[in-house]
Amino acid sequence: MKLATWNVNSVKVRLPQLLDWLAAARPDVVCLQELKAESPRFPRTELDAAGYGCAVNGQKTYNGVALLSRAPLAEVVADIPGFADEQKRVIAASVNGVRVLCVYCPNGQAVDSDKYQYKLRWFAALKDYVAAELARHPRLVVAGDFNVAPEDRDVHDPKAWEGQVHVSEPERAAWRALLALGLQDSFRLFEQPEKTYSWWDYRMLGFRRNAGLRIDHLLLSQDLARACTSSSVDKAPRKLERPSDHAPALVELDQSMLA
DNA sequence: ATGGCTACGATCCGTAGA
Repeated sequence: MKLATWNVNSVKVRLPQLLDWLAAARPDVVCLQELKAESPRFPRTELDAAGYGCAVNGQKTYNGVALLSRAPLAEVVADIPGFADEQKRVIAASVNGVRVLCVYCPNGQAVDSDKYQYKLRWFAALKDYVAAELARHPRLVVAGDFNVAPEDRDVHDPKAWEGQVHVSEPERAAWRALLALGLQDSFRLFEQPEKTYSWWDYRMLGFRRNAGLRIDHLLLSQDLARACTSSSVDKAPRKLERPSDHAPALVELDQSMLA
């Protein structure tokens, strides 16, 4: 079972690249973020033709998340239950006995901003939600754009980023609190190339200089971590004309080890 | 030099992303 997460930065603009990438990578489940489209505008027909069913939590202009799956999506839940929020950042569903939470965590803008306070409140609500989901579903994936670079090795220039949004200590503490519930950062289960990132600034030749951050993650419950055989970032879509600023991240799970 | 792109929805600039 191959699971992926990709912040596409407009599903409308990126649809041709998304379809090409699905055909090339052939993931079983995909978490999408930053659709920037309302649910009725989501390209269900094209994705259905590509062999994917969809669960969509869309929003005009900003945010918006979706789950794609080759197998049926069951028990679809949008948003964080009990957390009042206008912003469409979460959708969850079950696929073949695996619970998948697709998340688009807030950016936070700047550490002295209201949006940063919202980011920390949002992470606290996510933690409670994940704790409840983990109690119900021992096979749990939490995947998406977390907007947190967990460690300095996930940052191209830690000195330049020190104390900034995405790497500040309260954000990293929120990240660690999530993991402390019993989740593993799948990427760190394996030897990885140094300076692997998942996002590069459109400006300043960010991608060409590999001036990036690793902020897109797939977190696995213990049961799933035991069955995980690989975790990687696919930089190929970031090299295309008119790319998303994020690259897809992926994991592979060995079905036989999930028995 | 705190900018530099990109997407969006509104106009011909502002907001947001990270």
